[in-house]
Amino acid sequence: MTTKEKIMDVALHMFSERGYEAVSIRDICGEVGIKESTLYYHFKNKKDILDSLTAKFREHINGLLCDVDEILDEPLTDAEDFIGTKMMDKYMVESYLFEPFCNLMIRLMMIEQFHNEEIRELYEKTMFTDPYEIQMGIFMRLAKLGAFSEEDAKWIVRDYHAYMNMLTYKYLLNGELTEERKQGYMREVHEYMQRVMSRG
Amino acid sequence: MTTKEKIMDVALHMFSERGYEAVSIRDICGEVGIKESTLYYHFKNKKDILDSLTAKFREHINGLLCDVDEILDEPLTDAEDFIGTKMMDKYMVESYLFEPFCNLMIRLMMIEQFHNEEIRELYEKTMFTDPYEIQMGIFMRLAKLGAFSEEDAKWIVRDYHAYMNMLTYKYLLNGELTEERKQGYMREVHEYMQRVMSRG
Amino acid sequence: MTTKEKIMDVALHMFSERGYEAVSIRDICGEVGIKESTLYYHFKNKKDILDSLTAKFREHINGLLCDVDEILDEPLTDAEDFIGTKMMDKYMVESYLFEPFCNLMIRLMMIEQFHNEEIRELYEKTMFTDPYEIQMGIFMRLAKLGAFSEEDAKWIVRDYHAYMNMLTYKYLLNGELTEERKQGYMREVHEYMQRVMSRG
Amino acid sequence: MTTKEKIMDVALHMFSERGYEAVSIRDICGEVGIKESTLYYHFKNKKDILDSLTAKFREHINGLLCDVDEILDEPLTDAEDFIGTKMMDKYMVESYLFEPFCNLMIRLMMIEQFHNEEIRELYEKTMFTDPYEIQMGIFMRLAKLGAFSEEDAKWIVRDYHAYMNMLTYKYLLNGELTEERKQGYMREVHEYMQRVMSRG
DNA sequence: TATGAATGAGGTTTCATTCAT
DNA sequence: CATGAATGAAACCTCATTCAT
Repeated sequence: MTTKEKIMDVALHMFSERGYEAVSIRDICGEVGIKESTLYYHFKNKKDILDSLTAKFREHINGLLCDVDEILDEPLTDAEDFIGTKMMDKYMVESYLFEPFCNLMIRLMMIEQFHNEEIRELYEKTMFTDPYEIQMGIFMRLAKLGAFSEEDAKWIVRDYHAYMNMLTYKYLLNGELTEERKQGYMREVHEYMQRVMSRG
Repeated sequence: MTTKEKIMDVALHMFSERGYEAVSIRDICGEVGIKESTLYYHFKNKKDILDSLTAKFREHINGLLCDVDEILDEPLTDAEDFIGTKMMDKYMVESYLFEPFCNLMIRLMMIEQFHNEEIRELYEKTMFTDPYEIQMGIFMRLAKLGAFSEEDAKWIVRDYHAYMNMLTYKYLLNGELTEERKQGYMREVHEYMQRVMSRG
Repeated sequence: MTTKEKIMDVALHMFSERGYEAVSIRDICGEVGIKESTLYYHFKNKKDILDSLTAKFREHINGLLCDVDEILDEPLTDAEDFIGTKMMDKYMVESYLFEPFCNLMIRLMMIEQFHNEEIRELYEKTMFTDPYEIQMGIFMRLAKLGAFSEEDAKWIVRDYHAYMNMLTYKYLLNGELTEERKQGYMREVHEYMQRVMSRG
Repeated sequence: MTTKEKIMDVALHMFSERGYEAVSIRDICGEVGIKESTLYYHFKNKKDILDSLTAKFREHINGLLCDVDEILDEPLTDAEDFIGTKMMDKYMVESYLFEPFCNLMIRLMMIEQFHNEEIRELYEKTMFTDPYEIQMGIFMRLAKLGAFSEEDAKWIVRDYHAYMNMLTYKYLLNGELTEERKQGYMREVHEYMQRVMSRG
């Protein structure tokens, strides 16, 4: 890991725990093992660290969204439910909520949304708007296969979305992200899905 | 309004917008129209302002909880749904989520939960634990009247709880709390209730 | 005790322990049980408390000096040593070093001599110049009775003076002034006197 | 002189005149010619300046004590009095009481002993305990050569010690340390030594 | 007598940042 | 790449004091 990467890594860990303001350049440099002046060789200023992190996050997210869009454009099959599960597990969970960098970024955004308009927007996009759209895409495909009416799908998505947020907050954005908590999250997610599917 | 009250009022508004750390004693005093040293006549230190606010909030909350407990202990009637609606509207909404002081305190706690353990606890209690218990109490009464099974009630409460949080966050904890947004919130709440009731 | 006296009493105790600067008006008033503004009814300002204490001390000292001067003017008798001992015990010890008010004032002066020119002078006068003169008076009387030459007397006084200071500092100006420490002081003083008298 | 040394130098001069509390960071920086924030690059906080001074003083003292111990372990000679005089002049006087850094440190300790327990201990050690032991070592050597009984030596040391303290305080710890005052001190010290020796 | 409320001056400290080396 | 040294701005807080009531 280069010094620049080390700085970003340390900063992300600290920002996501204490918030941007509460972390000082001193804190970061102390942990990285460099002098404060050295940091300014790698970054223009404190804000630049945050910007670099969000830029990296945006790239990561964009990659995921491309993949997801491709899949959602595939023709319908009978194994549609498989696609939905795969999507959720692979993209929403494995590569996003569970993925270390993204998980910390979400925590960081959750804290900083109140201090920073740009971050608030990114947070709303990546935690509400985008997931909502994707989930809507999936449930619409299921509706087209006759699992439920398209009208019902809208409500199902809203309920689903609200419930997922609750679980995410409960299991994934507090304390350390252990295997145990990940499994707890997965269990509750699947439990919910079964309820939804059996209800339709 | 006494000077002390004015300080608390201004501080609450600022804290709930920018967060505790980001607001300086200077900021508060500038807005109140006093010198910084004067503030220290009324409060021991900056933390003391926050503590006074949370103390006042706790008192307010305790008053509400007492009222609610009394109502939940009343004998069952056929107009039970009325009680549930009354509770929600009067205590959860009118005297809590819509009530200016509480609304700002919730925003403040939402921000500060990440920087302050005591506030995190208060936030979890007043936004999750307490409401969950109250809602459970109401739905259990409805279950006893035959609206649905007690087993179903548990899931209904969880769904309900998750959905309410989403609505609360969407309408009541962002930007200014206008009449328009309040009405939007109420509309969606009642819409949801109808869905739930018709589903059972 | 009037409020004014209480203030002086509390201030003296605090000043003599922590020094004038280190004691705040708040500290004093907190201990006395009045508000800061009340203190300014009794004293012009902080300095005025100190001045009142030194004024009171000066009066006390002047009373003692008058008594001592009278005795030193009495005609010589054969029981001269008795006079010396009486003087020392009664005036220097009982009414001065051991006397609670004076003892605290000495401690106060010992600390404040470095911050306050007026106090430095008072300290030098009451702890060095005056005692030296009195002791010289006594030893001269003894010399006149033939105990030792007047030339020797001068050295004896200087040695005596230096030794007494050491004992005073060791026993009377540190920690609490207990009966035990007073007795320790007296023992060493008399031990020294015997040595001096037997040497001559 | 580096900036850090300059700070320590200025701080020592000010502390030894006015006392630690009465000197502000602003005062020091003003005299050194730097901004307050610069001082915090070199020292953790105000206390850290004091600690650095005492640390430096301790080192200096330890060096002296080692030298003195070595000399006191040398075999007795007939020119013993020479050793005693040399010791006193070289170590106690030249390298300690007259030495500019130590002289100021002693003044500083004399003032701060009343506000700071650690300094009180250091003061007692370096102005009472240590000198007393050294003087005892010297006089015991003289006693072994037959100058006086070992029993007498004890009293002689005590008298000597008390007298030296008086002279030190009178000549060396007040006002500026001029050549004149140093000579006055030396004169009185030697005068006293002659008296002691002639008496034995 | 006593108090509540206010204030100006000043204290220590932290912070992000700059710049020559 | 990295550092040592410096800095301006701003933070929180304490203190002695004043004055109307």
